[in-house]
Amino acid sequence: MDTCFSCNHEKIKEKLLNSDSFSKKVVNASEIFALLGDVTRMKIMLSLMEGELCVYHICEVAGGKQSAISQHLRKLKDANLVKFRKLGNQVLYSIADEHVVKIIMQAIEHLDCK
Amino acid sequence: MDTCFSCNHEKIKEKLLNSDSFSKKVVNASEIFALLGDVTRMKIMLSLMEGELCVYHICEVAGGKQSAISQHLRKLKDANLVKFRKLGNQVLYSIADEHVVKIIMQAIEHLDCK
DNA sequence: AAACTGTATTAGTAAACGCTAATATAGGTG
DNA sequence: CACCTATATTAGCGTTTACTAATACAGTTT
Repeated sequence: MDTCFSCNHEKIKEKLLNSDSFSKKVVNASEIFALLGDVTRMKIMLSLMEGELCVYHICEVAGGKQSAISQHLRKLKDANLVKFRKLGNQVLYSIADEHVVKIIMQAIEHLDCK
Repeated sequence: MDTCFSCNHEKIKEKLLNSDSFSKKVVNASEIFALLGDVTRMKIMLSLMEGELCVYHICEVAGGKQSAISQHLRKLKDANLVKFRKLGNQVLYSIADEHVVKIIMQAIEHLDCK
């Protein structure tokens, strides 16, 4: 019912639904969260937050077959969370977005407090 | 190969793999990120960040059938991201974890900068 | 050039996920 | 008590997701 006086929904609806940027923000944010919502990708990000790593060692730290890791890296790269440089045979990955580092740090810190 | 001198993997492996709390942190953090990685749940959280809402109005703001919203709310509740109080017929939901608010705010803010 | 190493891509598969529709539960009201 | 409203739960379904195995590609070495 719209005759609910228990919550101030009118104000909230107005603020959120009439906001141009609302949907975009939601979609963008949840895309990043979805990427970080996978344990393996989270391990990859935390590994790279310690420094640049080649694929082989990302596999070791994150645990997983090379193929799977490569697919995760591609998703992270497509979302610009990660960048790479080629060095001869190998590909060195590193963090591309310091924003995401902050988000991850915030999550880790807060989970510590619990 | 383990003979890769291009990345300082030894230090990183030691730090991450020998850390007791590493796996737990990763799992906990990615569980929360996975919850926020769904657009509908993200909308629910952002709605509740504006104030307490009953299910009916959460449906309006987040968009979606009541059944679907209810299922999302249960997941958020199970993860202690959200709490509720019953008021007669209806159930009023609100944010249970201010940590998550900070994480979400950080994401939203940083996406703004781009 | 041939063989090898490191990484990326592809196809296939099983599991997880989010949705819908139907039903159940609980409180409110006549 | 019967009915209505608000929310929760369940079963079924289609889609998405992450994995494995196989293969392709690129650079290196002999």
